[in-house]
Amino acid sequence: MHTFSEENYLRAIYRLSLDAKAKISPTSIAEELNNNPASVVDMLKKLTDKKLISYDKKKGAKLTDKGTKTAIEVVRKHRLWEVFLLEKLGYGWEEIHDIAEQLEHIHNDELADRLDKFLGFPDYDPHGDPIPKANGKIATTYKTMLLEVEPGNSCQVAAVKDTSVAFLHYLEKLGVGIGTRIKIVEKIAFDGSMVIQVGKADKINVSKKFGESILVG
Amino acid sequence: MHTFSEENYLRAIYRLSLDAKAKISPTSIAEELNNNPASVVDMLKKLTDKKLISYDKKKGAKLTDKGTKTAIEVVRKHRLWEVFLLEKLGYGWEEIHDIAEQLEHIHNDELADRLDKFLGFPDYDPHGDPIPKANGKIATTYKTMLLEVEPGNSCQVAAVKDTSVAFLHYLEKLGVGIGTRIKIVEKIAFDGSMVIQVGKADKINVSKKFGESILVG
DNA sequence: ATAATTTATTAGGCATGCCTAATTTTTTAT
DNA sequence: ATAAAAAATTAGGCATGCCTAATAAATTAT
Ligand SMILES: [Mn+2]
Ligand SMILES: [Mn+2]
Ligand SMILES: [Mn+2]
Ligand SMILES: [Mn+2]
Repeated sequence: MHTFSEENYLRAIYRLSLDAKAKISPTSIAEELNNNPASVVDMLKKLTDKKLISYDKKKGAKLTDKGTKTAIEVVRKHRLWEVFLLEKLGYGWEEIHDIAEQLEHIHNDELADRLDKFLGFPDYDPHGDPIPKANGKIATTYKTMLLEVEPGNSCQVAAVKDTSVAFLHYLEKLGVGIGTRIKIVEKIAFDGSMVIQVGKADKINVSKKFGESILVG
Repeated sequence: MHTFSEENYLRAIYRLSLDAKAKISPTSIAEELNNNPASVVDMLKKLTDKKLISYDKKKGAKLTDKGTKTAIEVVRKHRLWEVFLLEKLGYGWEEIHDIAEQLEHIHNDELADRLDKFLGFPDYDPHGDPIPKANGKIATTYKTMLLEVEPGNSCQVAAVKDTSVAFLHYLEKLGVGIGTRIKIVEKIAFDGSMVIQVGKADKINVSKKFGESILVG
């Protein structure tokens, strides 16, 4: 079995690999895990020895098939537990991520599948991210950033790219959740911020960072 | 927050403290945790520094109030998760202990209480052990060992003192679970074994160890 | 009381996973 | 092309938690 730390690295590398193009460097992994590039280099050696990744200074880190399988299993458990925490235990969507970071490391062969069944085979987690299926397949979701929607158009929130408490609390305050309709009123060229309208509420200005953190479908 | 290892030591010391009389020595803790007395001595120092226990070669290890509180919280989570795994996820009663050993270390202030509520405030876990309440109170259960019941009498299984897969599988095979009625037919003085009858099944002989591992009410 | 045995403790070590500080390599700017 | 900056790596260290082997202390048996 893999350690918590190894699983966290695999998940980090997996997440980074979704952003495509960008090479997965020690620095980028360190940023993702809030640790030090020197520590990352240590761990990349271990993961390479265990054939969970390949690493090449030029090409960066890449999950092997074995590594991908493990990473997806961890993500699957993470997202299923998030559904459990929200739907069954009644936690708020800003609280669940931290607890799921712990629960994703519980090891038992049948656990993910039993949990999946118990929850009614949910397709998405509470942040709008697709839950990998038992066979490892993940619904490929082609989503656009809120930032890319043209003024005058409306859209519906499909997922959040940031699961920090600060961001989710802010969304809560604005009345924004998965499925919420948002109308883009205007874009401010100066700083990339945008004026939006959530449902029938007053128009508000949100930052570029905000626009990049919401995916719409 | 405490580490997994610290919590495991506290739980071990707590368990040993229930057997009363016996002094809690490094050797007994090492046995409980399947590790080495030398390792235990190391950890007893750490736990003493953190004021979770007191340790004295003469008197052995003793949980402080703070240590007791933590130990009981861990036990509470352990037993609640066992109920969850059995009742909600459909695991067998021999599978749940190992998974609960992992789940008991998930940290979140509200977790135990939310889980408790979700499960309908169960009083006992699937092995018949009382689940500590939110205030730390534990139903004191005065139970007798099956071994102590006199021939001719019947009794009802209240709890199992051993949660090993081997024992629980054996019980499964004999059709014995919590609540099962057992009639004591005869006691064999030679080796302390006993002849019992489970429900209307054939009479069988079970060992002294068996008789010591079942509590009846 | 003395010897044998068991228990507790110390000493030294190892693996994991992190760190800082130095050094080397690579990239970017001038 | 050279200098400056950034990124990667190495070296050395530290905390945790475990181990074995050696030693000291306490029990038990003779
Ligand atoms: Mn999450
Ligand atoms: Mn999520
Ligand atoms: Mn248990
Ligand atoms: Mn139990």
